[in-house]
Amino acid sequence: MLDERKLKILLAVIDSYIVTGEPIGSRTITKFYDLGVSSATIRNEMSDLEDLGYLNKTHTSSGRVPSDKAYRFYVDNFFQNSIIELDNNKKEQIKKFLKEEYKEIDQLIQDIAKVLSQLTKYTAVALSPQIKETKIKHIQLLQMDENQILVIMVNETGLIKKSTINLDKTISEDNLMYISNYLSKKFKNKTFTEITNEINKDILDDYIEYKNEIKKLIPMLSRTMDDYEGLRVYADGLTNIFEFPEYRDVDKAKEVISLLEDKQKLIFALNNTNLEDIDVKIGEENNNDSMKDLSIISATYNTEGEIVGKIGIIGPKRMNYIELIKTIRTFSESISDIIDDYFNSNER
Amino acid sequence: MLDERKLKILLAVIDSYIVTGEPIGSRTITKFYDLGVSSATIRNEMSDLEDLGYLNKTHTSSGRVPSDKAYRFYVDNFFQNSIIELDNNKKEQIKKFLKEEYKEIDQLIQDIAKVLSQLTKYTAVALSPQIKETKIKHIQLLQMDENQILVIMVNETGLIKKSTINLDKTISEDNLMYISNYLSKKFKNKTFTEITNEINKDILDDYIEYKNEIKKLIPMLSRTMDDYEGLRVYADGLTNIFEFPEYRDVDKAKEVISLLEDKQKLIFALNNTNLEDIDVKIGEENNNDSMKDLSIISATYNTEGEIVGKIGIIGPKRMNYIELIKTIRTFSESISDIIDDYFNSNER
DNA sequence: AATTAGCACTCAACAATAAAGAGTGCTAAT
DNA sequence: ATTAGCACTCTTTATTGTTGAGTGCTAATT
Repeated sequence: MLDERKLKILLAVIDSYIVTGEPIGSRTITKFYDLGVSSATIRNEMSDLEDLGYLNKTHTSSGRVPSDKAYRFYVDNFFQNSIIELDNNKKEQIKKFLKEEYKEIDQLIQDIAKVLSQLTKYTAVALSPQIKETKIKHIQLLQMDENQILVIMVNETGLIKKSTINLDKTISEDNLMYISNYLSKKFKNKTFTEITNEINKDILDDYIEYKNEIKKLIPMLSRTMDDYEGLRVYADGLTNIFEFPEYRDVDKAKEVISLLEDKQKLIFALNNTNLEDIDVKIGEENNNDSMKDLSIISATYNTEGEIVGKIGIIGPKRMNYIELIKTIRTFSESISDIIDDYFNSNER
Repeated sequence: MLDERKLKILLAVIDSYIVTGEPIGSRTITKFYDLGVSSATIRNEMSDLEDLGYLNKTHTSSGRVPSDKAYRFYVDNFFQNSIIELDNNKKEQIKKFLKEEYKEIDQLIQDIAKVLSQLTKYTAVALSPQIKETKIKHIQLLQMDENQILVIMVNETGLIKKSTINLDKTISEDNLMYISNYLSKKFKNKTFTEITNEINKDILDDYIEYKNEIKKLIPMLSRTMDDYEGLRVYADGLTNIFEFPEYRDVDKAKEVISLLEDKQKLIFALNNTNLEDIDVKIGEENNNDSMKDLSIISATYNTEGEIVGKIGIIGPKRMNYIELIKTIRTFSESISDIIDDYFNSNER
């Protein structure tokens, strides 16, 4: 598609723009990248690359700047090259950044965002585990009102999810305890997806007394798991955005900060990504006008193979994608380990 | 201390500086404030006020700017005038901003910060209720490891507090359940301060079997309640700071944002205040270098008369203190009501 | 004795202008 | 096909001057 020379020029522009943030011209390329042709030739090639949609100008006589399409091309073609060289040393380093022990997994997630932002010098976000995919540890029902009960669910990682449920019938406290114990025993070590699948054929057979109540309860519990309210998102290193010259402008910075304050948007941006290991969204690809000048590199982290949450790096589009992809990959592997440790120390 | 003319001039400077943010000179005062004397006289008076520490200059030939001392004077002397005119209409308005129902009180607290920031156009912070002062609803102990248990405490507002506790002795799951039930029954509807006070004389008499285990447990539970980990602080309206001309400078804005990102510092700043209804900390009074150009107006909110949390407004020192004190007072009254409602709908 | 007019001086903020530098696109020569 | 050369564009930076709001001091006025 692109001949070798065009490719080299495109890479030179991207490479240079990523580090300097300044538009790059033909003469600069001849000076710093050994292409063996004159600036005039490069000028012509760059003009072609602009026509092809890979480069843009900031004003009529300015140098060129990579377009979203250029970054996409870059990431797609050099993604493979960033072979996973999981550096055990680096893992140890990351672990050292985190505390010895966490009482609450949310605290851990929050620190993960902090460490990731410190490590990358970008703004980092971390999405809490999606409880639906982790195993239930305990279920507790508490009488709050005549026909209102508080459901508390604890999962394997110690994350607590609760919700208030309204019933049209009063259940006595003793009976509630009974149901509570039954559900706890029944659902222990199952994920919520498993529960919703098994529920019909299973419970209805072996349990009689509060069959109807429980039958009503299940979809409500499921809905509770489903909604976003339990999803917490933590952003850290907001101020890193100020380090980029393009965000030395207060109004631009303001826009980014207000995006990062909008939890709903953040959650959406992260959940919008593919369920691949690593996902990169460049500028317009974010389907969100306030993110059109930003890129987000996200990764999933898992416990015991199950997908539980996401982490991401947000910054200007001129990111060092290759390097950051490597970093976030190593990082997500590390924290998957750490969460596994957390999980194991609490479970076994 | 200050004669009437000096007072009038001081007030004029403060008044003007609060709205414009610009240093104010003698001629401007003669023009907009009817003092009946010439600018030269005012010039002399201002020079005196500067010597007395109430005014400052930004450069040798600039107008004057109020000092921290001036603001302190202003707040102390006109604090009384801001009589509580609790406007029921306003209360209703505030309620309308919030959702109909909250599943989690933390969600409510978060929204409170948001609404307060929208209402005032300043950055607002809200500190979650301090569980120590609210009544326990339920205690649950869960086996996590051979000698590690997860304690979950639910208070009257539905707030959940949990912590992992290490024991040197293994307690069987059944026995744990037993203790769990005992503690739950025993502590229901008591505040944690009450519990720690009663514990020695009470439990040790009427309970035999796990006396030692429970004895060990109590201080740990108490410490859990005590520490800051359970304290969540939410900041909202970060971008409001950008609206003030003095924070159009990226480096200054950066400083504020990084302060607001530092939960520990925020919690400290809020807990640092007196337990009065309303507390105002001006500039240096914050005992925190990164807050020396900021003021914070904070208020406590309560449920059923018990102090449970704090809210605050953070902004440049040239705040409209009087107006904002009124607002935050009304606001904290309103949310106290709302939290009472929340509490009642969950409890009775 | 307190007040004020008058004046020299200071400083920040703005606007205008110029000069430098990096770049483009086009044409004609290689 | 490539490149040298050139006119032109646009941003950035420095320089300079101007304006306006301010101060502090002194001498005159009330």
